[in-house]
Amino acid sequence: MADEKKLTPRGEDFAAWYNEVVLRAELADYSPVRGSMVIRPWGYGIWENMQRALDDMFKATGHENAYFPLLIPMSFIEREQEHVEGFAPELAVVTRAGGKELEEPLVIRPTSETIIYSMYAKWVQSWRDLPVLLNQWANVMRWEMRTRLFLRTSEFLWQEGHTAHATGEEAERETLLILGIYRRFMEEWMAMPPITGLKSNSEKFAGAVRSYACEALMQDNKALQAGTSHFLGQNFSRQFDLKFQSEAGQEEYAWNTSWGVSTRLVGGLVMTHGDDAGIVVPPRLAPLQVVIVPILKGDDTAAAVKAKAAEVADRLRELGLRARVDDRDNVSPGSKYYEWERKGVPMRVEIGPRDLAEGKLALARRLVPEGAKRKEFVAEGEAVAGMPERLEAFQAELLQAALRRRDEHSYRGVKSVDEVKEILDGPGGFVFTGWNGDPAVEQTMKDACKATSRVVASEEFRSETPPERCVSGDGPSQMEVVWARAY
RNA sequence: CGGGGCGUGGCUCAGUCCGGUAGAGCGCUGCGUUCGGGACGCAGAGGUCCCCGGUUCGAAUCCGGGCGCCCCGACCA
Repeated sequence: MADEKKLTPRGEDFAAWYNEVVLRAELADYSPVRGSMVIRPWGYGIWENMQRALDDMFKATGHENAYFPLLIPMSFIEREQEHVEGFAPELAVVTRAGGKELEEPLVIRPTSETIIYSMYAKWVQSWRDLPVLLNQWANVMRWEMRTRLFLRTSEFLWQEGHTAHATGEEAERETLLILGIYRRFMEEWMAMPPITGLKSNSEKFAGAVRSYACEALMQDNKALQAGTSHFLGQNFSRQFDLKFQSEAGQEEYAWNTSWGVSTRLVGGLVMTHGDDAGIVVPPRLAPLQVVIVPILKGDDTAAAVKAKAAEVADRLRELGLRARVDDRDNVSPGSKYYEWERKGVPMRVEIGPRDLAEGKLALARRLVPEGAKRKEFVAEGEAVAGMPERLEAFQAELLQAALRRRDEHSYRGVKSVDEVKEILDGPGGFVFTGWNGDPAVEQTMKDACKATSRVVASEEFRSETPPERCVSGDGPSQMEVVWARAY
């Protein structure tokens, strides 16, 4: 960095920008163990707000929280063939404890299907015990070769929902219900509009029958898998003997789903809204929505300014907002502006002697609309009373901007691998094409374009005119698939 | 695992080629003056120069070995 105070601009080096902004906005820091990270209060505060919103949505749809243990017997993981093959390279295993070699190695959970369905097998006897709708907030570990803060770390935080149902249809409905919840959360809370769809066989969860995903487009026009919801069929039920007696008296295997989002979402948030000044946190997720900076002159106005700042903060809190006065006296106001902008606080209020005299407050939004002034001077009463609406308007604008960017970088009616390559080597984005369903086409795309199939688009994301031919030129299209370079 | 780079104060780094009192900027502490977009003055704290061994009167610097981290590639539910 030529200037230590400035971040590397996004356009110059997006990856460098991302790392700097995560560190300098104090979202996270590297830990002594390679590939793991410390989530600092500002980053954790964002995660807590995400958790609260998602948890409310899960509860509203009948789910309950529980907690299953960190350590899983190795033999459990090995029970489901595809599952073990998918996870084997990433497992961290405890072989020694209490000063002795363990008789059976214990896996630090990379995900909890095996332990959870083994327990469900104990708890479920009858169709009357179904459905089981549980979620857990937990940490998981997947040993990664190359890591990036929030986006890919060996240990991360997430929620994993695991349900058991009497019928496949019901389980499939659950899978899609959760996919919808994820999508709604990403739009309404994160202002990060994903496209949704079905994962190809090569991209699906190891052990699932079908995986659905939310894929969001980052500002560098790479895709981020932001949430997944899996229809597991009876794969795990069969391996863990999760059976129930049906209404008709038949013994049947239960049908399962599992679904999760992780702290990766924080990384997605950064790459969706951040700019060269720092991150931008949508108001609904911001740990601090309004920061108040008093401008203190070395005269007799100082006390009055401080009192007004405290009063405004109180009144904003009475409106249910998260507001705070930054009353540090060893940092100049300008320095505070930069700091809170870097951290993405949606709204800043400045109060100085001049404002006090005029009965006004200076409002500075984290991002200002095209052509608008950086600061707005508003009568105090109106500024306070109108703050919730201003924040909601900001939230809505962030979503609109992200939607616009996503749609501007969605390329439809693309007919050849060469064309896909041209787009991805150029502007980048989501490329919609026809596909015959052959995995060989995915390999071709990977070799030629460094792109993977992100999803087979859900109905509402499909093009008005369905593609006729597969992008490979080989046969008619069976489905419309979205390609992108991905995180 | 292959290729490249780097380990010096909290951070970013200079010094290493050519051995001779360990430095700068930022940050930090105290006091004072400041405060409407990254303040200033004065005083101060802070270092096993990644580790082990060797050469030398003397090693951050030279030699040997080891460890760690970062980047690129491969891999990636």
